[in-house]
Amino acid sequence: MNILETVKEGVKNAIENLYSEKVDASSVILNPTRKEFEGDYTLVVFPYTKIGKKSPPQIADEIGNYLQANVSEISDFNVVKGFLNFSFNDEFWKGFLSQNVDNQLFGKGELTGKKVMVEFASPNTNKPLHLGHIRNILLGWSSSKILKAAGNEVVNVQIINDRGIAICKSMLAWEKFGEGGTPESTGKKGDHFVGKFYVEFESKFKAEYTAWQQSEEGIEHFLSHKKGEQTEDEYFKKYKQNYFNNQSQLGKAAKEMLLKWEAGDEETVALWKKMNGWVYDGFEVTYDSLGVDFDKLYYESNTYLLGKEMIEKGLNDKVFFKKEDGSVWIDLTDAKMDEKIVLRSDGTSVYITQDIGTANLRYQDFGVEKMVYVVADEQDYHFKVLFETLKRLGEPYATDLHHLSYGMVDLPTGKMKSREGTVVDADDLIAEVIDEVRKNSVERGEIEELSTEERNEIYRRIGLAALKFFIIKVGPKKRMIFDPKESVDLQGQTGPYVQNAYVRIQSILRKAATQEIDLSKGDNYVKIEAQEKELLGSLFTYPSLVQLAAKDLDPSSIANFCYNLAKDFHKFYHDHSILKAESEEAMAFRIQLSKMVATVLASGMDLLGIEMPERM
RNA sequence: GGCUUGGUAGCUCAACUGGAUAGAGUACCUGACUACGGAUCAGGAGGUUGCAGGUUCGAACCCUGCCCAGGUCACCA
Repeated sequence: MNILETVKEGVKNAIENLYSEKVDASSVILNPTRKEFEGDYTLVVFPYTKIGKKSPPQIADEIGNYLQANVSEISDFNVVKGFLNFSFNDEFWKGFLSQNVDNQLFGKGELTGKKVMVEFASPNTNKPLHLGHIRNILLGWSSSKILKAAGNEVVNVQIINDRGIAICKSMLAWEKFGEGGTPESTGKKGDHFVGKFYVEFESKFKAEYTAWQQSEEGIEHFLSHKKGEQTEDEYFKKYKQNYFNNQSQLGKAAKEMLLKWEAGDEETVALWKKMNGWVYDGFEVTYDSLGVDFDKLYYESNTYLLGKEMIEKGLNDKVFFKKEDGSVWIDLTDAKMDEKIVLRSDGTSVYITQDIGTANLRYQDFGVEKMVYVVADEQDYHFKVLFETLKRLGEPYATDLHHLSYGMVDLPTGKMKSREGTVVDADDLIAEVIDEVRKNSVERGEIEELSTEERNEIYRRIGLAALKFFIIKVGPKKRMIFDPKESVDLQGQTGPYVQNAYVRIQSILRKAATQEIDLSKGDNYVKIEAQEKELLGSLFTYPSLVQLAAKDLDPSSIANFCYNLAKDFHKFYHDHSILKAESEEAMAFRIQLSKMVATVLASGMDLLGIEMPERM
């Protein structure tokens, strides 16, 4: 049994013995003692004042005495107001360390036998990945790692939006202005190459629209359609979509292309395949540099017709109802949502139809019992509706559906807008942060004797650590402001700071390996010091933190843990000598302690998708 | 307007899910190595946790009302 369980059981027994009242051991709450007080864990006794009918300090004292007498690991306690702080003895902590120091699986949960799917990334194929995708990908990837560490079997998937009007715009622009160029012939990365044509289409469309606005026809249109005091700018901004759909030559051409694609026109489909292929090649490079991969890709071109049969079945089961015009709806008003259409009056699918079908398909493919969708918070309502609908359809996985909703990424200058060219490109950003590390490292001159290849690998790891940590340390739900200048910071609360703690330890361990040191002497170390205890206490909480992070789908808690552990180590390292410790026992103990800190740091950072360098 | 998410030091973020004197980083001052790596450590200054009530031994956290910001309320995806 876990020591904390033992203590809780002890508290339960104490209350039974002292006050003849029954409490549930699982209801007992223990918190790590705050740094400014003496002790390892704290029991807040206020909840028991009613049961004990005595003052809080009296009760704390009585429970403390009982625990000290009956739980052998507890060596000491003190009472501050209603707070009972108790300490475990050194034997317990030394045992904890020696048992786990070489356990590479420390922190990993027992296998649950549960299969979980995580969907993330899910880009459109008309333009390259940007900063928003990076947040999505990092959240998805680390959630997946955390779920796996918590003992689940995990399947990573994404759904690629490879169809629709957007890609047709790129295709059309390439046909018109591409002059037969390819990524190879131009030396451009595939997704950027295709994205360029998307932008070109948009700018040509804008030119066409502006010209129309200034034409006699446009002016007349404005005068006869404007509402009230509406200015030209306001009116034409709103009318843009209408113009695209009904009047634009370019819009007409793009829509014709979409119709041809839907009809399966050979030439169109071939072009579509070719251009999407370029994009996928480009995406692959970006995923690779971020260090992520997927078990299966779903394509909307294959799934967009799914779900209709389930609507039929749901109609029979009265989950859905049909309106007079033939459209099919679900009524969620009793769940405080609205009615929602699931099938158009002409019998075709809408967005949610496809998602219903895809969820079912994934269940058939993998038998997953739990699904996590990593999607921006603008789709919160959509997923509420989707999950409720799947529940009512009686889908077997419907009780364990989660939307990992995250806030948008803003720049210090405001929102990212592709139209205004303020989007931060993923590939550029990665290259930039690595380059910054390179410059910094050259100045430092610490690793110049290594080969170019080795150095580049180190730069890559540090740069990505800086970028990833910077993004992951913020709680997912929070809308975050991304300052490119701060993202390349290598000091303070950063990925490289954590890496540096690890590197320092590796350096010590390398040096220690050249000496003959009897590590077993650490067991005879006499008095564990406060800072050592703090490190042990943090290490001790790691496994439960992994479980909590998995339950809450919150990688930021792991990032903050890693930072705090690294911080405690840096301080310990500064204040205590390890290889020149005052005794052989102290040296052996501290080497073991440092080693375990390094292992846990590497493990925690791995859950964030961050690799550790051995030197830096 | 309904629903929803957020509002904490100048700035970027924490706070173990209701616990002790609300913590870090950054920016600004000041200090610390003839080394187990200074990508480090220590100190100073910086707060009415958006506002007002309430609940209780105790509230940044729960309840009510209001203010500010984002999102969403399509037979778009």
